[in-house]
Amino acid sequence: MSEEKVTILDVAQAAGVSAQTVSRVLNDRPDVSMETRLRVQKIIEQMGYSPNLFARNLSRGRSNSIGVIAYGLSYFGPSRVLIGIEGKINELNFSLALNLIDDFIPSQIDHILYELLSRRVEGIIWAVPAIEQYSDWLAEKFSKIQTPVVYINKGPTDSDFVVAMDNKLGGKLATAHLMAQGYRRIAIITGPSRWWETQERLAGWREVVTDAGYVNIDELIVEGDWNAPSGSAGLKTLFAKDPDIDAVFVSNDQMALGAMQASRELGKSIPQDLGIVGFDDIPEAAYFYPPLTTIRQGPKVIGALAVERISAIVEARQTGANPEPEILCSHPTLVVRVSSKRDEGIIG
Amino acid sequence: MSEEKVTILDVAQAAGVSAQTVSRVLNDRPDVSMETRLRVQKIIEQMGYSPNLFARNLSRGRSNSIGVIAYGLSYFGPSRVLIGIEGKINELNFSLALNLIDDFIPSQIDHILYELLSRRVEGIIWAVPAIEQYSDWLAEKFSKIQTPVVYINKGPTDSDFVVAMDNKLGGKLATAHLMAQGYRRIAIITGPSRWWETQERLAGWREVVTDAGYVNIDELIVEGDWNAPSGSAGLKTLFAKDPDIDAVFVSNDQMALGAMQASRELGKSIPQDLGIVGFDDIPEAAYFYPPLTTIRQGPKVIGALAVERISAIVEARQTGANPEPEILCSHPTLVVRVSSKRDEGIIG
DNA sequence: CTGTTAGCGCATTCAA
DNA sequence: TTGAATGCGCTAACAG
Repeated sequence: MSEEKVTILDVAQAAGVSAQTVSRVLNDRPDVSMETRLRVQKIIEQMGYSPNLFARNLSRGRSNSIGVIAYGLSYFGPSRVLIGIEGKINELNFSLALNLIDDFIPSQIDHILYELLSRRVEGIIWAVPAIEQYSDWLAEKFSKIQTPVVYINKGPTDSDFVVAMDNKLGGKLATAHLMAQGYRRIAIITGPSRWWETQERLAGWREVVTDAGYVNIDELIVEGDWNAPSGSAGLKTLFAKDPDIDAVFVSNDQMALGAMQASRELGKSIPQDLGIVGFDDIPEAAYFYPPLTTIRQGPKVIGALAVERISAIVEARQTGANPEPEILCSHPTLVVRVSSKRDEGIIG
Repeated sequence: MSEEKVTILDVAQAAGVSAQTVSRVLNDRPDVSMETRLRVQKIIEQMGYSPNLFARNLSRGRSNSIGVIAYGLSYFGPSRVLIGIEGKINELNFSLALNLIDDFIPSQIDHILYELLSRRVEGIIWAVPAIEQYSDWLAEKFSKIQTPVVYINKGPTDSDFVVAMDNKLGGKLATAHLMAQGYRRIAIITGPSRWWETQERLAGWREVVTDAGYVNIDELIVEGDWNAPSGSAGLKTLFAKDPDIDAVFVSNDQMALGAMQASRELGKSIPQDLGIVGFDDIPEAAYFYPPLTTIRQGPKVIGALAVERISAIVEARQTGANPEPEILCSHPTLVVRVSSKRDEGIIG
């Protein structure tokens, strides 16, 4: 516990210099003679010295770290976002204070925020799916602190920094594609209704089908929970409500997988009897049976962008500036595979 | 940048007490009168004070944090391990210093280790797939520091703490199951050969087929890279080498998905013409076509166990004890679905 | 129950 | 190019 407390002073004594000189070597300052520099470095090596970050941060008055509050690693999008965040944080030589939450429990959030503030993080990235119910509560919390906050995949407001994917566009792309393929009654299986992503993808779908003159839209909507079983159940529910459905936009690939299985059970061939488009383009989607048409987003890029944003804000503030809130938006693309190609379908 | 530097002293003055008393309140010490405690707490609230963790850690001589070096979040097992780690770290009120690596680049590892030591982490969890090539290098590194290290999913040695899943048993379960189903020529698609998991699963398979009197074993082995495309390619390679193959143990579910697609292209029905067993039991496996028989592991538990181990070691050392290295092993189970049930197969 | 004194290990002034 | 003093914010060890 206590035998390895080599401090900067120990090194200094061993090297026959002052602590400050060692400090200079440590921080690659120019004002040290090459000779002493080398000698000190050698001693550092020998003694296995490593600077105490707490002391350093305390003294410097900086933490050089960014706090991230994220929602699980189980889902595709969120986990890729995190990969992007981690990578960029590393690249910019920040360090990461990571907090994962499963649910929005205010007391838990409070606790995490307290921790983050204690660590003096220089920015906070909020990568939890927007739960409208709590957004005011959260905004209020954040308004009390001076630490900059960047939201990921949240509805735009004019007082926040947001990095988001254009989920509505994704919904439009998916639905319009199905329509272009000649499908006439296009339903949707959404994610949990409280997610912002869910609302946006639904809005995209709604716009396209409304423009096409659909009526009784509500019976074409069913809610899932992002997981395969709910996709399976969802498709069955849809057909029970409206047997004329001939296509479905499923709001993520896992649920699309479930829907595919259900469609098999219902004796519907994909893409002949039923067109399907998913969302996310998980690596497995190309190997589904049949290969799944889906919407590809760039969640990794979004994570990286969020970190860059924070970094820029921090820098700006150091020069006294106060950056204006802004929205960064990334655009999804359509990846066409078999599950939606009515004419070329290979499965009978 | 500087207007919100509320310190413990500011609070103390505002409350008309000494800094020490505020510190006591902060740390829930019993030796404060209820009256002053409440008063101080109120002031803390009002001033929006939060203790500086760097100062606290510096003073206490403890970091209360655990360093984790992990391999990506993209793969199922590793990401779940991480979930387990994070959860348990939180539960034990430690904080997490996370480092993700994509490759084993010694200089990068060096850098990370340096960081971790600077943060004075109380333990290190090494959750990177064992690359034998570097294991000596790494052992040498770790031998120089006094911080306890726990390895995840690494071959046992008698000088290390290891938490691992019994991958060999998994391989045996999968292969024996196929054999029991009446398949006669069981091949294997492995992961990258340098992974410890790969070697173990392969060893399990090898033991079972050898016991069954297989000859020319090598032509039944093909190496993949954990991803679906390599599973697809792998199956084709196998059949090119030996057309009599009637079953394959695929070392993870993603590759199994690829193999399923290839089998369709080859005109082989699953499970009649070809039995398949995967590994991992990812949530989607039950929705593959056909549903995939697979090996379920408990990666989350493994992560949690590793943290508990670290915590126990730290505690033990505080009392002067020096815990003996040990291996914790978790057992996988077989999950039988359609892809391996020759007699009851539903797909023609 | 409360206050005083003295560091924790480092970096930032200044001098020299 | 180097060293000496000083303080970062907090807690531990004593007093009282």
